[in-house]
Amino acid sequence: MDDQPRLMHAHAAVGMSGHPGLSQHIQDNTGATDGDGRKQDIGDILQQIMTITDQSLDEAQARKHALNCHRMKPALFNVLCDVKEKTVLSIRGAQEEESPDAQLMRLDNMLLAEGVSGPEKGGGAAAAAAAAAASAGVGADNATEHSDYRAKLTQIRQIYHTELEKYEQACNEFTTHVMNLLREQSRTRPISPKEIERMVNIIHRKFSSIQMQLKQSTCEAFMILRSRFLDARRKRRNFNKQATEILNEYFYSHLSNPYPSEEAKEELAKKCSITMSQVSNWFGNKRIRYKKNIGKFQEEANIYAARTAVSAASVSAHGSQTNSPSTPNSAGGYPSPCYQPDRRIQ
DNA sequence: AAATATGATTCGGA
DNA sequence: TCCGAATCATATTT
Repeated sequence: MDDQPRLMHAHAAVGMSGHPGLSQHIQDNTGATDGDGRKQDIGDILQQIMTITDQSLDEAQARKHALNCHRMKPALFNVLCDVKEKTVLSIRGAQEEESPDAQLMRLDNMLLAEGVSGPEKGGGAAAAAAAAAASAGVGADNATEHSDYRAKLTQIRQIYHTELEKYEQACNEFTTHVMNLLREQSRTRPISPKEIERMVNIIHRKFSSIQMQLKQSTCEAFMILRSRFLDARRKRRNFNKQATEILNEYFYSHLSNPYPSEEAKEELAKKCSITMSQVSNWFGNKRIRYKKNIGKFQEEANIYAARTAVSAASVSAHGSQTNSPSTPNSAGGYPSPCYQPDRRIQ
């Protein structure tokens, strides 16, 4: 393989002198029909080939030219190709591997699904997530994060595409180069078009395995990005003051049984512009932390107790007095905000 | 920078 | 499936 450039250059001079491509020789094999002098001819040609190395380069070129012009050359070429096909190529013929293809498909599908590859702009999943979050909550609050996420996603996508393009270009360049080389050489060596095709396939396989690595690492990068994005702990935001107030109000006014029902959770979630599971988390955290250190929460408890007392008073002043279901025990709970461990927390 | 607060996750139990 | 408990990872305060 390493002496190919030399061969090619050496041959270029001959090739330039108006020889048609080899394939043409093969196709119109008009000179190979007469059979009697054939063996003799072939013997001659072989003899000439064997002695060609003894001659000077110029002489060799001349010989080569003469050989190429010989009427039996196409036939000989075919024979040599056949022999080569039977001996060498058949050995490494039937080892096709299909599993990388399947894996490549998987990676492709994933990249497509995640909006990394495929149609540009606003990759599906990301866009949907962003839209959902935007409509669900405080837009400006997490808009920066989403744009950050989007920016990183586009960055990954960009790198992926440029790399992919680079690989493709390199692959094409290399393939055409090799093909030209082989075509050139096929004038002097028994290289059939089939073999060239095979070589091209081999090259493509190699490059596609490189491509697969690229796709794999892109997938990995994307997974990391997404896990970062989805792991809420990494980007925890405190609830806004209003939401915290609403939650605390409910908590302290239901201190004897701070377990909001499904409906109550739903309503709280709506009021606070957070999800229901966030409400559940909040109450879970609140209960355990309150229980752990009641003293620390006394002040807070008193504040909210007083507040609900006021609101209850104003309600009763209005006259309705529907034995408010939201103030079981906390109306005056002062020094120890009468949190009764009777229910659950203990 | 250290301490504390806080939202989320994980895990075992009922 | 929900809860308490422990823990994580970040946010905020000191």
